[in-house]
Amino acid sequence: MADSRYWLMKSEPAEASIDDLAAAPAQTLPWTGVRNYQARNFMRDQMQPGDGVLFYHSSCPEPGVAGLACIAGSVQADTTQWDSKSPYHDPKSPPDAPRWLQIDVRLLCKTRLLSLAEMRTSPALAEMTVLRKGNRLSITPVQTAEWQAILALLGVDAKALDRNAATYGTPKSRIGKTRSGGSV
DNA sequence: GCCAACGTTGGC
DNA sequence: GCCAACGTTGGC
Repeated sequence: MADSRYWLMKSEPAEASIDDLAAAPAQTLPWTGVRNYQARNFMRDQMQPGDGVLFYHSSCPEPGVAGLACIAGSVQADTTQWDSKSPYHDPKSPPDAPRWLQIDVRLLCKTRLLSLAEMRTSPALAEMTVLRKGNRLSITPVQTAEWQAILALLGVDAKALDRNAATYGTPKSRIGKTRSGGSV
């Protein structure tokens, strides 16, 4: 199966909300604090600059998709793992072989909140990984059709968004290459 | 606050 | 390598 070009990334808004992303320099934040190997491996092995991101608010009164973003850089060592003051401090992570990774995420647009409850009512989203019972992964792949269905629910123009994503963070080597699922 | 689901740890 | 105990996630 081809790697996903779309992702859902969970963030607790009390820690990093869509508004925090909008207020950040270049509307970009390093995605730190991932401490799950499966989620880390998605970053390490599959994520590429320009990939679409559903910015999801979790562990809050209104969980759901709060905005759209894109991967805006390449993966690197998560700086919080060696920070003894960080809640994500991992003293067992060897400095010469970092256990945990981070990647830059840039805002594309804030949207209305597409609530988890509304997502569950959409037949097009019935198979979404994040909706599966017991799912706890903070990063999950999103199918192209699911991405498109969510943009439709949010009333976001996919073509305009794609141009925006291509403007930022897409290395020259990828420009002109066919992305999985083609142009949306 | 409850609890289901799942990942990690550590004894053996 | 098994697996019970424990910790965490995250919706409700």
